[in-house]
Amino acid sequence: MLSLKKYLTEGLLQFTILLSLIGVRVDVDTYLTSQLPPLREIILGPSSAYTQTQFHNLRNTLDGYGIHPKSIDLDNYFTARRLLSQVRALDRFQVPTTEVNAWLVHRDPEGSVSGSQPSSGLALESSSGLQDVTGPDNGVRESETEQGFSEDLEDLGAVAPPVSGDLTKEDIDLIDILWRQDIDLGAGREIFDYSHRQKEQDVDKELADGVEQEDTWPGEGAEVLARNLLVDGETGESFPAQVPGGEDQTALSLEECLRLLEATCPFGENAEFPADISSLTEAVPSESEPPGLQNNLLSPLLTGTESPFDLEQQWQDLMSIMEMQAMEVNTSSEILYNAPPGDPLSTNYSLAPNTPINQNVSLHQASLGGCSQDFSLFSPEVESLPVASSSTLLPLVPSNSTTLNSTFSSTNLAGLFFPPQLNGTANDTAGPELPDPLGGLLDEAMLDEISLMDLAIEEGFNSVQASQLEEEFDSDSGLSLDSSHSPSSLSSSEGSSSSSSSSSSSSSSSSASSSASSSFSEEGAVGYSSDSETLDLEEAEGAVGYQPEYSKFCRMSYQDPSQLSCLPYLEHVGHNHTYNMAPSALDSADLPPPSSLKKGSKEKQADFLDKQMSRDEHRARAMKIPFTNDKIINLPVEEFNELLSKYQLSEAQLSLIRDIRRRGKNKMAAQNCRKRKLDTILNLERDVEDLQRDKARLLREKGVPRWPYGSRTSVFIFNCLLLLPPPPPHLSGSGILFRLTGVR
DNA sequence: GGCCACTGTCATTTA
DNA sequence: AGTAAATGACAGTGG
Repeated sequence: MLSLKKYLTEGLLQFTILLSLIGVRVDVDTYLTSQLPPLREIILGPSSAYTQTQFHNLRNTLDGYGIHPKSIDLDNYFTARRLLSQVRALDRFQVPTTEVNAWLVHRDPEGSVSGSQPSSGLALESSSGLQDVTGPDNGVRESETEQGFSEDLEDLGAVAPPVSGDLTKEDIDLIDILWRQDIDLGAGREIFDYSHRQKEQDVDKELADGVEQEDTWPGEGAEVLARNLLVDGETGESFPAQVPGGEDQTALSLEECLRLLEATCPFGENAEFPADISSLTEAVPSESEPPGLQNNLLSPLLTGTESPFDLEQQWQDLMSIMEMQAMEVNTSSEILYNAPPGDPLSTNYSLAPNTPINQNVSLHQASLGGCSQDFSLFSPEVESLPVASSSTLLPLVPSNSTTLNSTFSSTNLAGLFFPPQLNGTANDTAGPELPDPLGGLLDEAMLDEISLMDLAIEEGFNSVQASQLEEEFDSDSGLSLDSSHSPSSLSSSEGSSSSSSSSSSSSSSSSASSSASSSFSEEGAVGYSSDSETLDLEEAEGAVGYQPEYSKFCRMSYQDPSQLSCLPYLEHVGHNHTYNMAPSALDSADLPPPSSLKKGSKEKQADFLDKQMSRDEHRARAMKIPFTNDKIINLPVEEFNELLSKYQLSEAQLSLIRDIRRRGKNKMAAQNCRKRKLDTILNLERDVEDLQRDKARLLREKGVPRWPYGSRTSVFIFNCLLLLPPPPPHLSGSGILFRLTGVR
């Protein structure tokens, strides 16, 4: 069980340190609203904020779920308070060396980490401990903090080894342990995976229900979590009642989140983020905001008019947006790489398709690479710059952080927020093989569902290319049934003289080997190649060789193989639609009988082909019909009658021939009918998708206001969103799109 | 043996 | 009226 003390100690302490280092003044009280998730909840754990904004986070990284009020360790708590007092001393820059080294690696080249925000500073203090944050009386110290911090940082070149000050060895050890936990554990997914942690613990039976609920989706609404919030008697702090997470993991999670915040909050001189976070919320357009009730940080991501309680509906809408085919998703994901550079959002948050989840995002690395340099990308200058030109602003590994390089592994939070093209050139050809920086935030299913193509299409994606891709994928389906695409639809192929050799190589070779089909192919036959005639089936007196299925599916596979040739990934696709003809039969039809073939094998082959014949063919052969079923079926009426007149046929033969003709035509008609049905279904499906796309576009245009703030603020809020729990399973997959939609 | 997809066939309607 | 096409329904077949 987590102890509240440790929770507060490790979580709030680090966050406080973080903010103090950043120079951001945080007036937490302003966020303690009843409706909106307060900042402290973001810091401390779940509340209504979590449920209202249902984003994927770092697997409940910031879960206060691990805290149980009955498990408070008072000793640790007092230790926490003592440490907090040390936090207050941070503005005097007395921070343990290890901490500062880890957090302050990169600085904004323009030296705008915090010095340009004179009003920004950390006000996270409380006489009682942690929860009370007073605002006005901290201004002096804030300025001191930020100035000294900024200057020192600049002098130190992004590494600011502070003086350990008067911290006791125990404190230093504690802090060091915290860091080592992060580092040693590698911030692996299991650390942040709530379910994983849950397995490692003996959860109270009484809490089991709540735990399970949270496991699926931590709270469906504000009320759900509100019920789970308890108030600490001493501090008055609200905290979750459930304690599913281990204390170490919670500490790490908080630490990760705090570092994430830190990494995204350089707040340079041009940073749009208000110095006082409360001012941010005030600046956020909120039409329905009642007096005294402030929006939370996340509210700007929502529509200005919608309350956070409409999030469920928003998720539903988003899900409707995302019900796209995987094909489209792939296309869209690819498109995003080509997003116009003018859109920092789509540029920065574009996703590589098919990227596996990377939950193992080490925020140490974020601190290293993503602190200020990386996030200078989001400075206003960079926003206006093309993506390619921003590459120089993204040195992922600071040159003077070798000591940290040894600690931090390959993945970098900078990469988390910056697609590959941002780290180098604006690679328009960035394909799925590129590492997905944001993939770590996404489920694969999410990637499948995200209809980012909507954005891309609206922003200049070539619709022709899209349609082309669609067609290509369609062709791969083996049944490209859209008759409009078919150059040789059955109706037209009726008059086609060479339809029997239309598509597949096997069919062409087969028809070439067919001497019978050539005779009436000029007469409008649809290509019933009588393979049997080339296979020494003289005993079948002409009424054999009817291979309707073969020719039929050859015609149905109207796709031009050359179309596939332009798609390397489809080259291997062999379109053999002669599936109702045994491959061996095709082979036997294509290849001349081997000389070594004996009489027995020949008879075998004849028997096999005999089995391949249709019933009408058998009947025709039995009735000794002097011409093939192909002719019977496909000849025009006049020619058919003329043909009948040439022979002296019995009444039974004539009846059979007419039946064969009728059935044969009906069979083709049935095939056409089914094909049309399928076409209709596919077209309807496509229409539905189009409508969904339109709906998504309209929703974006209507419901999501343009983000009025700068990219740095967006990044900050974006990262705050990362701290939120994932959406419920039935809404899984919409988180990142929502971010993309909201944070522009 | 049941299920399912595919196919052929029949009956009927429509052009 | 004859023909072809379309289509629903049913049955056979094979996986």
